[in-house]
Amino acid sequence: MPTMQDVARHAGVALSTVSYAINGTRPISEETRRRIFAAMDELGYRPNALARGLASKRSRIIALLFPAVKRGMGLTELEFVVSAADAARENGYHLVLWSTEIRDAEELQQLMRQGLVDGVVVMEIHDQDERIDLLRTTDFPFTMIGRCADNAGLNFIDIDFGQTMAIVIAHLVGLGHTHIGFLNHAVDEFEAGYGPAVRAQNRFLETVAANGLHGTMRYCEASPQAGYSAVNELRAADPDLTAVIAMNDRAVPGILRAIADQGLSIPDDFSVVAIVSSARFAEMMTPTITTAEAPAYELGRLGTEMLIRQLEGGNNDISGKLIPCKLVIRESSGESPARRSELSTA
Amino acid sequence: MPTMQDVARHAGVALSTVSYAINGTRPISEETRRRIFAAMDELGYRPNALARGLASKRSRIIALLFPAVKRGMGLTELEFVVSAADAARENGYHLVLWSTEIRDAEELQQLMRQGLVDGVVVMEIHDQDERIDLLRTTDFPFTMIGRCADNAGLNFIDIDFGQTMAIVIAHLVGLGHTHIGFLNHAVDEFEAGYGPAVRAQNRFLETVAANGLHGTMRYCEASPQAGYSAVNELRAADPDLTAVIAMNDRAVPGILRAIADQGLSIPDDFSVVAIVSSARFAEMMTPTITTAEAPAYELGRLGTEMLIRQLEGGNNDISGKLIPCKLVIRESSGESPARRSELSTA
DNA sequence: CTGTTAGCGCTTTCAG
DNA sequence: CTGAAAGCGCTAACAG
Repeated sequence: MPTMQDVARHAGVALSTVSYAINGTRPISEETRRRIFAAMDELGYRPNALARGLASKRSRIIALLFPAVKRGMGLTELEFVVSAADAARENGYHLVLWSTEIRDAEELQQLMRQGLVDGVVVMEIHDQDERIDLLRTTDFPFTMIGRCADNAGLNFIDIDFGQTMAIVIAHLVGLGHTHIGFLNHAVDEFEAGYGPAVRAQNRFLETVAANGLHGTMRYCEASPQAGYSAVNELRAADPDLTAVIAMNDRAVPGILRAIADQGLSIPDDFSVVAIVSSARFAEMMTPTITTAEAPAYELGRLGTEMLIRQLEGGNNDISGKLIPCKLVIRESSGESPARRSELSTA
Repeated sequence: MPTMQDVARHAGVALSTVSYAINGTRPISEETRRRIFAAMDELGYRPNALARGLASKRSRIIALLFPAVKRGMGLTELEFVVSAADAARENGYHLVLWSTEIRDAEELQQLMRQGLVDGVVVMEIHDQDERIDLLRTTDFPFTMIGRCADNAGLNFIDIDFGQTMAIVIAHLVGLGHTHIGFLNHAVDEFEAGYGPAVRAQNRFLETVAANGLHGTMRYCEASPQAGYSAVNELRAADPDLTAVIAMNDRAVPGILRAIADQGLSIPDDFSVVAIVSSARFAEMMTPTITTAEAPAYELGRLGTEMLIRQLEGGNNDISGKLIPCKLVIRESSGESPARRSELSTA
């Protein structure tokens, strides 16, 4: 492996001149510049990342805190990772994957002290999150995909769960549904202050009340079996239910099955909408599912770019950005039975 | 951030002694050792990864080459990543995600020259793979999840596609099926020498011939639509077809739909088995799918551990390990119609 | 516009 | 068993 010294000799200049040429840290005459770059690719030279990082105190490496959640990783999470990695690389950064127990601030402490990474992108934030508290007090650069209860002075990007819920309810109301169910994440997620569970629920209850609708809610584990029984409970609690909103993809197959087992058909008798979902998932189901799709790609990318911008110093304005999911209407949502019979009688 | 020098002063020893104590590179008296470690955690000291890497020429960072394949990432790929990251961390390594165009040896070249990573784990290998050729000639440490045409002297771990295919066919034959279809990956994947496509196909054709079965094969893009039309083509080509083996999860929903649209029911009239699939996926379908499940967790973990072992020098024996998928029988496979009518006449 | 040089924090000979 | 000191390859003052 050639070193900067080799390049310098080859180009007949001082080592530091090569450094300046590479980093553009100070003006270099066109002529020298040319010679240096010629020497560089003649030797196949690439600056040594470790040495550069050590000397400059900036490794150009960031970490994605990738928690091993019980809920399980899905396609959406995969997209976070991929888009974060892409964004990092496009900006000349490396992305290390740091998988941890979600509440483990200790692990994070280690990572920070190693001096390996310039900053971290944190996923799966809880309302009260030790990791964030730690980062905050340590003054270590970070951005969040998600947010806590108090985000003052923090950079984050998140799904606008409220807006998403509002859009979905509006869609259903537009179809004539007035008795709507909501299957939230599991109860322990909710109690642990997991943001999506908390915020979607609040907005569901608010919106339902504001519109004089009949809303029923249940918590639901991330499995088809749980979805199956939860939707049955929902229907038992409100026999007039004609639509359900599901927060977790993994419960959806169970929901569909339960509905079918009752001899009902989708969407004629019953509508199903999945929120914070993905097209890939939606199109796997029969019928295909109307979904509010998570802007996973944007979240991963923006979270990463936000961090990098912060590291590069320039832009230091704190910002919290919320992006709603995009509603994509497919086969699983349709007019309510009441509306349909009105029309046919008319 | 305290440095090693700080620790040394604090413990009243020389800097180098601290280094030796940490790395266990040479014997240290119990007493000094104790003082050093006391000083370390009093100061909250963690060795600087960059400095250590620069001095020792071993960064303890490895990269996972994570290609942006057209076929799209799925749950199986996600599991590779997660299990690789876990394995790396458990062994004191960092894992950087390096997403590249699959055939781009140039990108890889850059990565290697940067001196950031000690080795790489390569995924999505093709029979002829530039990246592998490059790594090979450069003598850069690597392991493969997958394999090429010629793996002499290479460390790899892969799915045993042949064995997997054999197991699945045996399952179907055991159920009385004699006309079996196979939906492979897309034709361009096959032509590009994508291992799974090549090996599964070979074994399918062999096994079918060896057992006097009627086998029909089609290539199929990774989408429900493609699955829908491909299975119809398959049935057109062999009207007696009673079972199909699918290589790509994403086509499966289309297959189910096509079968249903023909008024056939699964598994009574037709059996479907997905290979190199996952439980998560299988349980999302209705009916749940009989699958040969990819040992994704093991592959990611073993690929990583193999690399680390190689880096640590000790174990230098080359090994190629093949793991078959595990057959999990669910609702989508059952006795062939012929067998069923035999039984009922009997 | 270019050169010299002192570190960055650690590993690892080389000497005791 | 312990120290001293020479780098690892680069950045960034400090001097022209």
